[in-house]
Amino acid sequence: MKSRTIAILAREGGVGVETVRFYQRRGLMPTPERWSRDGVGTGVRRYGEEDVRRLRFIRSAQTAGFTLEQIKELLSLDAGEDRARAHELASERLAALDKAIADLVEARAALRRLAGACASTDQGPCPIIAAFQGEAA
Amino acid sequence: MKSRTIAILAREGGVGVETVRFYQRRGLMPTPERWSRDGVGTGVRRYGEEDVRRLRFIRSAQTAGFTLEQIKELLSLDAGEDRARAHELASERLAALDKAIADLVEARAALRRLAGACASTDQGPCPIIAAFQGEAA
DNA sequence: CTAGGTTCCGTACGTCAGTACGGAGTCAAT
DNA sequence: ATTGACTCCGTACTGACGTACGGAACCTAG
Repeated sequence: MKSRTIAILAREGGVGVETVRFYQRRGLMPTPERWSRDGVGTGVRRYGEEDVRRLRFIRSAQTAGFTLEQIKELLSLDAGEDRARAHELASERLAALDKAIADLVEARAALRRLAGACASTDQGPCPIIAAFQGEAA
Repeated sequence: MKSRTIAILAREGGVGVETVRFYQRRGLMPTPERWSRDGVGTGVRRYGEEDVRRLRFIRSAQTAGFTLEQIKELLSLDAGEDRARAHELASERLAALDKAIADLVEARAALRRLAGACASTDQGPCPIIAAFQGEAA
């Protein structure tokens, strides 16, 4: 079951070892007991599928713009009964996400203007600032 | 022409006074000479339309995901002859932007699953982590 | 059984983008 | 002329998210 060392967990989760530790300190990832099958020494902490899923969830939730603090709350809510709170967090973020996407789409348009205006073939000055005017929030 | 004090410039640019100063230190905004019409005292720095445009450009470029360092370069390129470099910066960012938008759209889908699964009306546990599995990069 | 790579842990440092502070100077209105 | 707001400037602090360091313990292969 729990066969992975922290390095393997980290690799499967797409982060560095230090990042996993950082998440543990922040209470986002559990710190399993040390364990050695032959009972000799203190052993090393081992991680399972569950931990990989948790780690991946953290990365995804980050992409969705949640802060580590919010992700911590989401994790504490997972499998809990407080559907209202979960729903609230999700909708809040959803609204922010829609705004963020809209902003990025607008930025992309400005950037296309810029790339077009400054096509490397032409000569003369390239009005970079101007390419962005007319979309400034 | 240059009639604005730093507070007015900041307000028109949608940032705080300290932020303008911060941009000046970073070389993103010019630091005009102090100036007093009656020649008495050292006067105060004044800003014009140009500065407002510049400030707004910085905000827009930030939305497009450029770092302040890159924005500084863009500003130095503006009205310059190096179209190739300008085009390069723009296309690079454009690619990153497309990826970022795609990621956010995916995150939105996951978030909608979450919001749907955890509609506040139902009872029972709300599988938050599960709502995100299947889209983790 | 020893050499090397890992793990563990605490603490320190790094980056990005500001934000706050404090004291002196300056400006505009009363 | 004084008050009160604003400006200037340097330096320090913040917050979010890690990344690095260093020494001791541990585990595995040869």
